[in-house]
Amino acid sequence: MHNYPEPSILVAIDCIIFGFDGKDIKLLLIKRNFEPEKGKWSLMGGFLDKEEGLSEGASRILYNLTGLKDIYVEQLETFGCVVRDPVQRTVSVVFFALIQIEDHDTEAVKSHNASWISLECRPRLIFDHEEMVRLAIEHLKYKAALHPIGFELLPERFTIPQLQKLYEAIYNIPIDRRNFSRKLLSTGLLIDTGQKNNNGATKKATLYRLDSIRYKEKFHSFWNFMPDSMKQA
Amino acid sequence: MHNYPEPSILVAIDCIIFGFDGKDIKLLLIKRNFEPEKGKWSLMGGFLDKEEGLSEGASRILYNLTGLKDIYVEQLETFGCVVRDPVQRTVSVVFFALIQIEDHDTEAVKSHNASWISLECRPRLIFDHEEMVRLAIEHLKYKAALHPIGFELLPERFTIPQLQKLYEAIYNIPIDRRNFSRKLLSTGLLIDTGQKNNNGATKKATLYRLDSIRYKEKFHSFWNFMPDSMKQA
DNA sequence: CCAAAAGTGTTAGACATACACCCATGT
DNA sequence: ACATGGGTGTATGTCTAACACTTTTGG
Repeated sequence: MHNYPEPSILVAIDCIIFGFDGKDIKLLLIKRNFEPEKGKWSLMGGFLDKEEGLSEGASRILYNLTGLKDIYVEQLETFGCVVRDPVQRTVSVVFFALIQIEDHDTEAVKSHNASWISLECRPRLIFDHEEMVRLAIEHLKYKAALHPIGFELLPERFTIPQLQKLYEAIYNIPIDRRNFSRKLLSTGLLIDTGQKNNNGATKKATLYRLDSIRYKEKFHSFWNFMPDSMKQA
Repeated sequence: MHNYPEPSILVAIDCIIFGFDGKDIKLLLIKRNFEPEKGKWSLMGGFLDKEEGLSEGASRILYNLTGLKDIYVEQLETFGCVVRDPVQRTVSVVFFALIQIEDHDTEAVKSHNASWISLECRPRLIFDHEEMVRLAIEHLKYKAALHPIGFELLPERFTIPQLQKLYEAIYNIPIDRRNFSRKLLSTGLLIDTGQKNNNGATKKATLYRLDSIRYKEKFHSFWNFMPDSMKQA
């Protein structure tokens, strides 16, 4: 009973990669040019290497696809239904990544046949990847309400209206500009860079950057950017 | 690259089981009477069966040890360090369970050489089980602040002071009786059973039970039982 | 009758919301 | 000049924290 059995189950990693283009939350998905399920859409994934840990594996896969290191990655959940992969019993550890969409290596993405797809128009995904994505979206909503992870989706220097648009995209609700701004500045996490952005068609907005030290200290403090009306959902 | 490799990694399950005895939060741990690490303390675990999913596996292991079904179980995180098990590369999916300590099957627990150990006096655990427990405690604190999972650790009928002692044990802080009681009753989740408890040495407290229907509906609403002073930590 | 624990009430302050208003910029 | 979007101010109501007081029970 307590002996070690022969390994018979594969261990895989799948990555859910969120980005924000200033308007919509997008997912980095691949159109598979390999078997199984060739031609269909799926998350980026791979099998766990014998000589790597789970987070190393996730970093490797994310690096291969995006060319990025040091991005925000969290382990989300492990999926292990007996029938989830019809070819071979596989347990998949799902990771959740947030990246700044401008920074990614477009060549690497192209070579993997991947594209940024907005959440609403995403195609049907293979296996249980659809369920993984649903869980990740829930997690994003849940976590962004309490922790300042929203910053991970924006460039280093960003404006408050940008951040607001991000939160509006996550929760799909309008947020009051003035209250949002005040709530945000009161955290003391934003540093005024003194610069203004120039892409806006009207008044230039102040560019802030994150106070990384305080950000790490305060990460576990419970924020609440959701209006109370959403708390019921 | 995209071929299926030979399985070479084992998939295991470990369970962190919390209980509450009215005073302290306790963990159900086993003193191993089998190899490896015979004689040392560890979490209850086992290998994933070829024909079961992850949550089925966790339920099986929990049932074997406690004789209980339908208990509160959540998948916590998967541990996959290359060196975590010295005998054989093993990835372990850790589950988090809350049980009513009075309900468990004492025979089954004894036969597995298991005991309820309070968090403070727990022995050193094997492998990375120590880290798993630390994560689970964090998760308990985090989750209990927002969701009413505290109820899962109490008997079906319980008093508000009991629940308060539970929260005080989780966060290791004193809580104001009056504010706690009002906050709790205002949720509408408690049903007055009309009964009073009799074990108290002084005034008898009202026994409540959970409104299960509302409980399920409201589960995802964000509660906050932690006083604001704790929000910084 | 007293001690100890349960239950109820009250008040001041903090916070969030919902607004109105002013400022800067490109056309 | 004016439309568009960014930034600041303020009042109102709700919620919380910090209190005092009463009630019930066992010894």
